[in-house]
Amino acid sequence: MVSTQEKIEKDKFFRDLYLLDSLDDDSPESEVETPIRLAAKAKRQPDQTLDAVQHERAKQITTRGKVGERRPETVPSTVSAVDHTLKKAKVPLPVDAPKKKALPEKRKRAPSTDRELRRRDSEPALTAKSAPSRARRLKTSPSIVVDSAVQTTKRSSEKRKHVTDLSNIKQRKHQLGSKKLPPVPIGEQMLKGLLFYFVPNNDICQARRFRIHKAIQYGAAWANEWCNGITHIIVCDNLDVHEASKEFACKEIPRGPTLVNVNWLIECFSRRAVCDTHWNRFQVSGSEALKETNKEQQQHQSKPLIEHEDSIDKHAVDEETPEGLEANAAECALLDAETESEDELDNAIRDVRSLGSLSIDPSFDDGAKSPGDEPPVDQEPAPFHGDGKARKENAGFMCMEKHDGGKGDNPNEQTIVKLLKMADYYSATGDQWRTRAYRQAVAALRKERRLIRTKQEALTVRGIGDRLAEKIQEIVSIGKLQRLDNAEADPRDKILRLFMGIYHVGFPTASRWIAEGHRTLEDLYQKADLNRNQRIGIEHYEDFQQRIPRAEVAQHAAIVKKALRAADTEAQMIIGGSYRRGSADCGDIDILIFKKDAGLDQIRALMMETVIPELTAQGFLKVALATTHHQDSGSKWHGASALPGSKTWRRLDLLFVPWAELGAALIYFTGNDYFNRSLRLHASRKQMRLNQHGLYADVMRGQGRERITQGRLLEGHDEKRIFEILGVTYRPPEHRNP
DNA sequence: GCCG
DNA sequence: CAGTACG
DNA sequence: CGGCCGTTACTG
Repeated sequence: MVSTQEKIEKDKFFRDLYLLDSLDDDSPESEVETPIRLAAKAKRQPDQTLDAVQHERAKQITTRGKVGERRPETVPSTVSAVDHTLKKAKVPLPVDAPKKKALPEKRKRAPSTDRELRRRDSEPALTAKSAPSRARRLKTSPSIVVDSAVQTTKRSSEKRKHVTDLSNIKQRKHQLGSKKLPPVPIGEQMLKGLLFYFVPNNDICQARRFRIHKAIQYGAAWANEWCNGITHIIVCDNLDVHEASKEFACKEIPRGPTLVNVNWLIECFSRRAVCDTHWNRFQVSGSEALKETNKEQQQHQSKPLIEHEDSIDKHAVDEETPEGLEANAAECALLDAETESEDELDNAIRDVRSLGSLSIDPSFDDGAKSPGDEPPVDQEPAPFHGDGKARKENAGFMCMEKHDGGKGDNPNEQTIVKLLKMADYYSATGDQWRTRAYRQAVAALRKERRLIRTKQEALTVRGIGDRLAEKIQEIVSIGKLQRLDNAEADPRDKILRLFMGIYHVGFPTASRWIAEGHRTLEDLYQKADLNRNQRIGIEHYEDFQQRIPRAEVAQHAAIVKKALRAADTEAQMIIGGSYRRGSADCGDIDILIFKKDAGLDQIRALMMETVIPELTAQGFLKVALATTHHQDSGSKWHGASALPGSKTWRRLDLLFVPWAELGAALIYFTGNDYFNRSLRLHASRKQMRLNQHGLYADVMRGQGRERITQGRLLEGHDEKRIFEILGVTYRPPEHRNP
């Protein structure tokens, strides 16, 4: 009840916000915009523009018609004045609002300390025509239109249905290829010549279908039935040897072909190369039992980032791994090596040439898959799953568990996708806590191997409470979530997301702008008062919104590396962020800069006085967005870079790291964010604190959480030691993807 | 949103 | 200081 | 009901 009321209140708040502010904003500017120009734009602007801009989160707007039918009521006269004004500005009011005249005070209160300006759920508050028509008008500047390939996606549930055999797959491949998948260049058909047999050998499961499809894209062939010439038997569903053998007529797994689990295929995709099949993590459980020894160690060290086999060996030599990190030295070496040396640079360049234009994994975004987020985990070889007791101990600390983002056949995939969309929606709503809850619920679901059907089943999962349980049941039973449909059809969110997509624009600013009557990026650019960063953010909206192919990240890094080495032959760097976690594409480029035994001052001086000026002069660095201005403080440089000859700016973050803090900095800069938060929360529960500088103990906190004592530094340099002290099993970067 |  | 950003 | 990462770092 309370919550309902609360929602109503919020709702009211929002309506009032729009209405009142629109009134307030009844300034001349509202009418400045020439209708003619706008009209013209509206015409040539497909109404997908907005979607395009938010490609990542917004998915397609499913049912507008439905929403459209509501609230045909006429707007109160008080509003019509506003409406009129806005119409002149070609900016329809995003409100229905029978009760416009509402509390201005509430406006200040509702956002509260926490800017938790969440809006009520439903409230389709739009008139039938306003939604679509507005969407059309809400066009942004032409430059913002995202290539259609990105947004076409989704809507694959139907297509999938037809993918039942090779020919159909080919057909679909063709369809998709023509529509959204840039054909994989011949040179990139890394799986060419391979013939796969899956266990089970069908594409009933969504995830498996997806992989089969993808494997074919990369040149592999799928054997519908057992035949000669099969090169690999790929076991899915985390079946063990025994279970897998049942799938064969002879009840025995044929000897010839290489036997691997599906993780191998997944990694081939993400590495864009045929991975060595001998690693333990690729073995089908049961077969690996034989060589049980050293399993743990191998698990970690056997996860080198096999980007391109040929580059690994060559560059491991040029390693400059800090001695303090022997534990994962190999890994660091490889990571570092990836950007090392001229050879590597060449490789990077070559890779970019061949891969650069290939939008990475468009299929990942395909329908049931979630945007940007990795598909559900399915099969952890981990045996400790069913009991739910082990989890109890570390309740809520996902940092305790392995999350490799395994692209598994998770029965809850459909649910996960919907919930993720909801999370995105709430994120664009400014409600960080709800967003967090949804994401954590998804993380929990990803670890479930059984399909969660009912509310009761859902409730047994930690991280899922009453409300989410109901939603899950709704999703499973009727295949959709009404709330989500409503949300996605809400134009206010579209604008909100659009604005929040600008660099250095958060929810408060975006809301304010909307309240001020701005509806397009052009509005903002011309009329809103923007700071420097925001202006740049708008100018390069599309650039910054785009994902960066892994290979290009390496190339940017290679350029930085070169300049860095030129300035100081002993300086080192590691690419962090999602790159270090093994992603096929990244949102930005994160690089840690450090040097053996060097302090922050030394690193900063080196970078700020030599490297960055050099790279800027070179034309590689385009602009600094957030970086220290004082010569004697600061630890980072945020800005943008572009490859020679490329017009696309990429967000580049450099972190200056003192030698003593390398481990903590690595953890921080590797992420992902939820992993870090989980780790930090875990630390605080153990009377410690973790930040990018180190792990501290004996933290005394006064009233509130005010910290009295700095605490004593426990560890800062050794990444693995930090895990150890925290009592968390070390997890390589690839497994930090909650 | 969930959890204690 | 609030806002934004970083993982 | 309050906490949910960081006394994180940078901007204006």
